[in-house]
Amino acid sequence: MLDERKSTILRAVVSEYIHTAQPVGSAHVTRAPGIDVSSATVRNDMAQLEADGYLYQPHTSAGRVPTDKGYRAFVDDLTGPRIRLGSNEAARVREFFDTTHGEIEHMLTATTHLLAGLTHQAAVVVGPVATAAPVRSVQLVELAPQTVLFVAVLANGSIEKRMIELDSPASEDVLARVTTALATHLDGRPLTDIATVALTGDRAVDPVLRACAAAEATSGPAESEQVYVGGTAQMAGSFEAIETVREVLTILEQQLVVVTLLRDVLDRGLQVAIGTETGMEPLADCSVVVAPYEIDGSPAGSLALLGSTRMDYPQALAAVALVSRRLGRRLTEG
Amino acid sequence: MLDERKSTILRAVVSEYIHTAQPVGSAHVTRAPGIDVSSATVRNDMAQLEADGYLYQPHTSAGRVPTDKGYRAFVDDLTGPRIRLGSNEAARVREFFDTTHGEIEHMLTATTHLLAGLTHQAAVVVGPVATAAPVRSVQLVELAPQTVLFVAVLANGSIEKRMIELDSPASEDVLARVTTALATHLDGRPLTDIATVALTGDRAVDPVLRACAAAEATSGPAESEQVYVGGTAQMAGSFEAIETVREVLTILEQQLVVVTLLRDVLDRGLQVAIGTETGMEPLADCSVVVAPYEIDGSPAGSLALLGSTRMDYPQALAAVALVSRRLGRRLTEG
DNA sequence: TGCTGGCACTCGGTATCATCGAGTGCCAGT
DNA sequence: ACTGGCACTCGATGATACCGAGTGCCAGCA
Repeated sequence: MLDERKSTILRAVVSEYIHTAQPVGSAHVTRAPGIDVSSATVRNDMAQLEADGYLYQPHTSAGRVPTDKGYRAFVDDLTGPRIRLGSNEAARVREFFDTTHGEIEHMLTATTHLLAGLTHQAAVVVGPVATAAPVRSVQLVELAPQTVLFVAVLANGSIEKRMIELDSPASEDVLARVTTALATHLDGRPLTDIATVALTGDRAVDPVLRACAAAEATSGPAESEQVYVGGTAQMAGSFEAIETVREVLTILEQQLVVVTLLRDVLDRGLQVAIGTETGMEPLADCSVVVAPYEIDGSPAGSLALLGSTRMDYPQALAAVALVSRRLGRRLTEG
Repeated sequence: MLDERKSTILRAVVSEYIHTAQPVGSAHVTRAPGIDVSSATVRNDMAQLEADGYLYQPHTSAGRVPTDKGYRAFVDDLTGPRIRLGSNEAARVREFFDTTHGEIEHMLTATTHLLAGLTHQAAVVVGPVATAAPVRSVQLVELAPQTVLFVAVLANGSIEKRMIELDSPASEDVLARVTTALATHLDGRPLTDIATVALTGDRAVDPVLRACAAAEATSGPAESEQVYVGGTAQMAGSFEAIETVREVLTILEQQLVVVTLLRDVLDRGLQVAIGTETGMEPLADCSVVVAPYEIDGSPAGSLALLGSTRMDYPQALAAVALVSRRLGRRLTEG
């Protein structure tokens, strides 16, 4: 469908447009490396590319701008020689992971800032699913007569808690026994195993056990998959219309929507969703670049960039790939 | 300094400008209630107000716009008859606190959205200081040979954790003894009391105890005073220049800066900081409306609005006051 | 056949200019 | 002390012209 030269031209148009934000004319394209034909020839090809839906012309007397389809072809073309991050950026990433310690939440927040700083886009990190990490410690704490807090410390240092409302007050003794039952059952195993906890046959203990399991079961993804967002300011800088910024901010404030979006993109087997490919109308001018990360070899979470469709895809892909790998490694070490 | 009529005129200009975002001319002012003089008279007074620094004229042939000083006078004038929130809004607040349950973090996040929705400004909630709530339960969990997580469950259902790096490995037995020591010392008392924990004289236990106390002492305000931000989208909608939006977002992403800003405003005894009064150059076009909230009668945290200087101060003040009162009450109940 | 140079054409952006009108300051009069 | 009246200012709006980047097309060349 796209012969060699047309795809070179498309590539040139996209790169140029990404850097200048101006419609690209045929004369500019001839200056690009790898193009040894006249502007007239380029014009003919560009007309063809427009007819095929890769480019479009804002006005008759203007240059061309890539369509979503054009960006898509550009991105798909990138797969060959895996692009590397500039050495400055790579060093920044390395230094980040060498120097950042402390609690996981801080680290993930800091990671969004790292990504945003590298790419000048908004960055999202979805925290590791609670279910992935083995439980290290379990505890029930009574906050009020019929309110109990179920606290589980996971091996990765994160904490899961569930507020539990009981039908009737539970004595301290009962809570202690429930705690023991849960601890022995869950220790070293994922939190989701709580569903299979064995009942004791004790009339006071069992309802509490069931309530704990129920609380875990009903806890939405929002509970476990904490979403960290950073770099909204950089994002704002890359749009012209304030209206667009508003819409994107609206999305980014809805954690559930963000998680769903990322999962959806990954489920479709994509690393990048461009414009309408995101499936969200307000994101028509946005692209998402996403990468999952793994802990101990199994999928744990994901991180993503959200920015203008006119973003530097090679750099964004490289940044996301590198950071996801390093983050996974880092979280595996613990 | 401001006679009766001048201050009425100032009030009219500010209200009008808040709602129209257009410079206000003398003719418009005459239409305001309480003004029974001709436009010429108003003009004279407005010239005087401008000379005194309350108003300013973008161009010779334009109406007047309030200066920071003008807004300040307007706001200070508001104190008399405490403004009430519209009954719709009040109902919304009531419904919110009646229906929102669950974990404190969710509640505080939701509160930012409530405030933002009411006022169309960005909202900030600074979580209750950890030190305020009594400790309910304490635990040390070993994550790695020399890494221990110190977990404290507070009476309000929040959890404080500190990552502790030990100089040498600690046995399970030692950790258990440290836990017991901490638990007996801290139970029912604020976390800060950890500073006064008694040493046991045990050579294995004491270093760990000291490490815990040190971790608590060195934990910055960032650790305890969690900052929740919401409504950035609404904020973006109330500015013209994307540059301003960017600057505000930059501020809002720096939790420490936000906390400092709010504390600073409160320390100066203000409810509102207008434009340059914020003391932050990028916020020259912004105002902050802040209110502390109390739990059990003692100051626990604060909430604030951050938006254009051209905001609806009466409404903002009323919203912040009402929500802070309800939030405090709600958190007191637990 | 495929590429190129040339050319007429399009049309958004910018500059110039005139006009309009909201708003002002000032002053003489009540 | 206030008001009506008036000359004046100047940003906003709209018309007009012009420029130039960029296009499509075509005839000619390898």
